[in-house]
Amino acid sequence: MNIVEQVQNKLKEEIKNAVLKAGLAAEDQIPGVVLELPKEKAHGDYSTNMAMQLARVAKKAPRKIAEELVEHFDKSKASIEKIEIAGPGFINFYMNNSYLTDLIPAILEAGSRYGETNVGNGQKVQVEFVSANPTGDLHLGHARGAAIGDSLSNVLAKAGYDVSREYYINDAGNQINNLALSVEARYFQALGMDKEMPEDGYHGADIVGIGKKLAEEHGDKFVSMPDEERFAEFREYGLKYEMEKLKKDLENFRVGFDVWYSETSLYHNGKIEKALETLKENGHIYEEDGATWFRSTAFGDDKDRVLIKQDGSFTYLLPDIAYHKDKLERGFEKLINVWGADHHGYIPRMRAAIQALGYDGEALEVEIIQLVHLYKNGEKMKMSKRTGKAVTMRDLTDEVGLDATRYFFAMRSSDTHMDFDLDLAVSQSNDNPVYYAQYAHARICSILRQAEEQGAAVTTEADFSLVGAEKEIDLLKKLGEFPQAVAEAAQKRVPHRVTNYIFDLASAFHSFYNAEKVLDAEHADRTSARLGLVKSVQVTLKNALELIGVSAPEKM
RNA sequence: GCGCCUUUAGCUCAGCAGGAUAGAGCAUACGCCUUCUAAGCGUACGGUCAGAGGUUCGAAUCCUCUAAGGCGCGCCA
Repeated sequence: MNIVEQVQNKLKEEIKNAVLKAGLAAEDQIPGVVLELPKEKAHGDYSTNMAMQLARVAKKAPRKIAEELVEHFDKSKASIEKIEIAGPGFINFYMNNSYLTDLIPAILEAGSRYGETNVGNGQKVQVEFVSANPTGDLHLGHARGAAIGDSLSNVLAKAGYDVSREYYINDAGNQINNLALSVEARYFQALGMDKEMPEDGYHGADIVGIGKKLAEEHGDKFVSMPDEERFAEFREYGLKYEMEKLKKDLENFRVGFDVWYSETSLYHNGKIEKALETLKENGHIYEEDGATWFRSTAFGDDKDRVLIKQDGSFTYLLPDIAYHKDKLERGFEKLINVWGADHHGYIPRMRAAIQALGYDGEALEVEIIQLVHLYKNGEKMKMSKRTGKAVTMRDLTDEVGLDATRYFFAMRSSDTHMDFDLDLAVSQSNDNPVYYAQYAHARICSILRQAEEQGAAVTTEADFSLVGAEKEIDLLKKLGEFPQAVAEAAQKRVPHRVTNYIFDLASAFHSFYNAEKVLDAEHADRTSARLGLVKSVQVTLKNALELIGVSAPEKM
C-alpha cells in the first residue's frame, strides 16, 4: 500500500470515528465512507459527503451533521491542517501535504514496478482478442481491438490479475476453403491463365501476392495436379502464409499472445464431441429438420441455434462452444472476449452455452469494440474486406506512426464509434496528444542528462522536504494517483483511463516545468530534491506508456 | 419489428459506482523563449449534457418513454 492510500484510509477511519463519537449513527448504519478529490482547489485536498449521506439516518440537516462531525473529529491523527464545511454539507479537508514527498523515494525504489497493486488478487483471467480469420490483412477494426486487448491485458496484469492472452485461429471453417480457392485463382492468374475468383473469395492484395509467389517459386507445377490435391496444397500454403503475416503484423504492433489456439485442433482431439455430449447430458439438445439444435432460448437467447447442419457439418457455434468449455476447464475464472461490434449479437448464445455447460454465465465478459470510420479528405472511406479495399493495420501504422496509432486507440473508450481522421493524424501530427506525453518524458531525460554532466545525481537520500511549491505538490498528488488509476482501469475494464492519466500527468509536469527550474547550482539541495521528483515522473510516465504500448523516447 | 452501442462546447472526446460553478485537446483571440527541449506554459471565448417524465437532499451519471445515427438479428464465420 502506498503512502497516499495509507493517508486516505486513515482519514476514512477518522471520519467513521467522528460519526460514532458524535453519536450520529450506530456502527452498522454508517454508509461506506466516500472520499473525493475535489475539482476545485478551493475545496481542499479531500472531501467527504458523509453528512449528506447521514441525513436520513440521523434525521438532521446535512450542514448541522457536518458541524457535529467536525467537532468530534480528531485532527491530530490524519495529517490534517484545516477542515471546512461547504455547500450543502460537504466536509473539506486541507491536508498537510508534506507526507507526499515520501512518494519520491518510494517510486524511485519501485522503478518499473511502480503502479502495481493486488486488486486482482491473482484471479485467473483470459483475454481473447483480435482472433481475425487468417484470410486477409488485419484492418482498422482489428487494430483497435488489438490495441485495446493488449492495453487491457497489461493493465490487468499490473493490477495483480493472472492474465493470459489468447488468439483463436479460425482455421477450420468454410472461409479457409474460400481462401484456398482464392489462392488458386490468383495463382492461375499469375501464370497468365484465366481463372475466376470464387463467389465469396478474398480479394485482398495479400492473396494476389501469394498467387504470384507460388507461380514464381513453383512455376506451373500445380496446374496439372489433380484438383483435390492442389486444393489441399493451397489451403495449407495459404493458411501458413496468412498466419505468419498476421503474427508478424501483430508483433510489429507490439502485441503478443501467450497462446495461439487452433480451431482445427478441436476437430482432432474430440473436444467438440465432448462438448456436444455434455450439452446432451444436460438436456439442452434436440433434433429437428434433420439438424441438431441447442436450446439456447432456455437461457434467454432470441432463438435456438443449430449446432450440426443437415449435411452433417458443424456450424461455427459448436466448435466455439467446445473452445469456451476448454477455456473454463483450463481454470480461467473470467473469460474476457474482445469482439468487434458486428459480433455483439453472438453474446447471448455464447453465454447461454456456458450456462448450459454448467458454468456461471457471468464468467464470460465481452468487450465490444465499436466500429472505426476512417476519414480522408473530409470524406468517409468505404471499406470492405471482400473487395480488398480496406485500409490495413499496416497502412495505418506506416502512415500515422506506431506510437500515435496505439495512443489514439488507447485514448478512447471502446464502446464509442470512432472517427479516425487520417489527414489530421498525418498532416498535423503535432496535434496528436501522444507527442505531448512523450515530450514530457524526453524533457525529463534531457534534464537528467544535463544533471549528470554537472555531477548532480538522482538519489533517494535527498532532502525531499524541499519539494513543496504549488506545482510540485500538484505533481506529487498526480504521481500518487497512478496505482489507483491502474487498479480502476483494470477493475472496470477501461484501459483508456490510463491514457487519460498519462495526459494529466504530462500536463502537471509541463506546468511544473514552466514554473520551476530543476537545475540550479546555487541551490544544490533543492536541485537534488527536484531531480528525485522529475525522475519519479519519468519512471511513472514510462510505466504508464508501457501499459498502452507506446514508447517513451529519451530525445525528440 | 426486436436486441446492442452512441448522442456532452464549432470539431474530436473525457467526465472516476449520483456530489459543489460539467472538463480537456483542436479551432479562435491575446500574452510568455539572454534561464534545464516553445512538440511547452498562461489568459480569454465557447454548453438547453438529444428531448420528456421519474427516483432524491442532489442527476450528464440511475429508471421509463421518445427522437436521431451506427451495428446486428444465417443450417456464414
